[in-house]
Amino acid sequence: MIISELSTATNIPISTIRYYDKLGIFSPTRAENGYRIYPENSIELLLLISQAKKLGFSLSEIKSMVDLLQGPRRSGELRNLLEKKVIELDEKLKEIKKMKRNVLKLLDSNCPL
Amino acid sequence: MIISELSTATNIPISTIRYYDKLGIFSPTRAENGYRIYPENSIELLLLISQAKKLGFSLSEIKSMVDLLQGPRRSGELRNLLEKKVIELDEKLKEIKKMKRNVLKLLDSNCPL
DNA sequence: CTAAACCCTAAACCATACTTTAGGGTCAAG
DNA sequence: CTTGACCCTAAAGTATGGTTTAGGGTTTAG
Repeated sequence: MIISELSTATNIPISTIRYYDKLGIFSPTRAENGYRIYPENSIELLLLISQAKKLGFSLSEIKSMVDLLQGPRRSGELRNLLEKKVIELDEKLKEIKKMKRNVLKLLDSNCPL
Repeated sequence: MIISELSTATNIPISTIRYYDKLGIFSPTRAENGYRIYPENSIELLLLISQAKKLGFSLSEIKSMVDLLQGPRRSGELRNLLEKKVIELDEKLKEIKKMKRNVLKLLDSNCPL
């Protein structure tokens, strides 16, 4: 699979895919002419990366995850990474609900900021 | 209140406070010598901004909220803004839980990416 | 009255996450 | 065998959210 095919399959721009390669997040093998050659499962991996990004993981966090997924199996660490993110988001959610209550209280009172 | 006092009270750097002023997010009055003069409730407002940032609001979203809080009372819009954010975060949370399940399944299978 | 400690602005600089541009090779069709 | 579509790299540019720097007034304490 060459880069344009991966891009079409995932709907992620070629420039972004090259950028991830440059960052070492996910680097394909190369053909003799220097073209990037991706295995089929790159589609899944790239979509996973894209999903993780939407969820607020930074590219360096994502790099850690991908390394854990691709390197020697140390599923414990990956599990921990995900657990931590879930907890973090849960807290964020509670916070925003609290904030919402505060702002509404502020609105309902007659002395706004 | 001058800028250093506000900064100390909120633990937010002077440079950041000036930056928010520049963006028009929250602009104080000025003394004759040009110094920024903040009313007491700026502390609350600045902390609210800081909290909103942590929760993932962009500065332009925050500007909208502050404008709604300070301008003529249109609490409906603010309420909507907050509702939307709560829903958004809720969806994010569900997404990350789904992603977690997917990754764990991937880990437990013997064919990783 | 002077020196330290603040205030101000404009502009440059930093990180993150990309996109765009410039310049150049490769490949497949006609 | 040339032309158009695609590949490559390096570097510059974009947006967001700040921080740092440079150069210059102000204020306050001794």
